[in-house]
Amino acid sequence: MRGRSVAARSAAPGAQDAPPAGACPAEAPRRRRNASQTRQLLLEVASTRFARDGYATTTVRDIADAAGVNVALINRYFTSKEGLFEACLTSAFLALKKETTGISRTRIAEGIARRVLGSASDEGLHEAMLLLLRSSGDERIDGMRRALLHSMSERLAEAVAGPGTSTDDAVLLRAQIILATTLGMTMLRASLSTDPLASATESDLVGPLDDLVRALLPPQD
Amino acid sequence: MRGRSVAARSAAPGAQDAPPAGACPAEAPRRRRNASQTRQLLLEVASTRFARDGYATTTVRDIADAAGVNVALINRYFTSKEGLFEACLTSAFLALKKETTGISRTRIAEGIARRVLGSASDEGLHEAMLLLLRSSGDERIDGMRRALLHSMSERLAEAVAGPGTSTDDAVLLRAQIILATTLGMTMLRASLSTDPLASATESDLVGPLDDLVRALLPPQD
DNA sequence: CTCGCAAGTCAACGACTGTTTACACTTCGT
DNA sequence: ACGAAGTGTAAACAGTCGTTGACTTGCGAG
Repeated sequence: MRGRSVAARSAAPGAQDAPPAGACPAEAPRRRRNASQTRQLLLEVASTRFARDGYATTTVRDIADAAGVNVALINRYFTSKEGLFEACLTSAFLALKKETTGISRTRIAEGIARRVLGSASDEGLHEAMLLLLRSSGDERIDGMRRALLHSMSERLAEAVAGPGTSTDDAVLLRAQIILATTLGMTMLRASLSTDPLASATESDLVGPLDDLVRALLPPQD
Repeated sequence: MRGRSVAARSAAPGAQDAPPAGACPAEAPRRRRNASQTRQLLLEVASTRFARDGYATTTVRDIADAAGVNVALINRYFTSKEGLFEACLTSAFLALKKETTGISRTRIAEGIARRVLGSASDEGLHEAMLLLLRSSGDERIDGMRRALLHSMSERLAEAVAGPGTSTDDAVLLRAQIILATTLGMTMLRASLSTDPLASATESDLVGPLDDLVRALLPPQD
C-alpha cells in the first residue's frame, strides 16, 4: 500500500555498501546523491505522514526513517519541522489551486467525490485536503490555510453564480458549507472510516452530492 | 472568556496561604479538598483543551495548571493521559446521546446550527463535536468514536424515515453526509474561523442547512 | 483534642522530542 | 588526478513529555 517509488535506498545503513553486480549505470536515472531529489522525497513522505497522523503526532525521525535518510537532512533542507510542514502545505496549495481553476457548474459534485475518495489518480488531492485540516499551532501557517479555504469557497461560488457577478456573503456562506461537507467527509473516511461512507464508491456519492450542491447553490437563471 | 467557575484556587502555589478575611464559610459550597469535585474540574478543563488543541498538542501540565492543581492528580484520578482523554470522550458521548434522542424531523437544521455555533447554553455540545474529531492514536478509543458517529447517523436517518422503517445503506450514507457537514462546519469555524462562516449567526445558518437536510433526506411520503 | 487516612504537593525519573555539531563520503571542475 | 564543494551520517545536545514514589497537608471520626 501507499506505493510510490519510495522504496529505493532501502536496507539498513551501514550494511552492504558495494552492489554485487556492476552498478547498472545507465539504467538507474537517479544518482545516489541528489539534493533536489532527496528534498522532494522528504516532501512527499512528510505530506503523507502529516496528512495521516497530524502535525504534533508525526516526528521528524518518523519522516526521515520512512524516507530512508538521516534526520539532520530535514533541518538542512527545510530549516525546521515547521518549515517542512509549511513546504508541504505550499505544495498542497498549488495542487488544489490548479485543480479548482475553471471548475464547471455541472461537475462540482464529481470533483468533491474524487477529493473525498482519494481515488487512484488523485491521491495527492486527497492528501492535500487532509493537510488543510491539520494545524501546526503556528499562526502564520494557519493564516495560509485560512486564505486558501477562503479562495476555494470563492471559486466555488463563482462557478455557480457566473464569473463576473458579485458573490455576496449569503452565497459565499453556502459555498463554504459545501466545502465543509467535503472536509467533513474526508475526515470521516480517513480517520474514522465510518460505514457506509467508508466503503462508498464514486457512483454512490455523486447522487447525494449533486442533490446537495443543487440545493445549496441553485443554478442561476 | 471561557467563563465557568474555574477561577478558584487561583494564584501561585506557595504564596498567601491564609485568606485575609474570615473564610466565608457558608458562602463557598466547595470544600477545599474534595476528590470528586477536583476530578470533575479536571475533566472539564481537559475537555476544553483537548477539543481546542487536540490530543498530542495538549500537555498534562497545561491541564493541571489551568485547573490549578498538581500534575500528579491526573494520573491518580485517570491513570494516564489516555485515560483522561477517554473519560472526556465518554462524557461527550453521554451529552451527545442525550441530545440526539427523539429528534424531530423539522428541527434537524436548527439542531445542527446550535452544535456548529456552540451558542450560549450549548457550549458543551460544541466541545463534544470537536472532541469526536480528535484522535489520541489509541485504537480502542477510535473504536468508541466510530461507534458514536455510526449511532448518530442512524438516529438522523430514523428521524426522517420514521422510527420503525429499515434504514438501508443509501439513506444512512446521506445521513452521514449531513453529519460530515456538521463536523466540517464545526472545524471550519473553530480552528480556521473562515469568514463569512465564522461570523454567521444561527438565523444565517438554519436557511441553508434546512435546504441541505431537505435535499439529502426528503421527507417520507 | 488527636490521630488516621484521604487529598494534594514536590521532585525526580527515563524516554523521547527537535536541533546542532563534527565527521565521512561522493561528485565534479580544473 | 586532486582538492573543494556538496551530500549524507552519527552522536550528542538541551528541553519537554508522561509518569512515579515519597512527602506534606488538611479534613473528619473517635
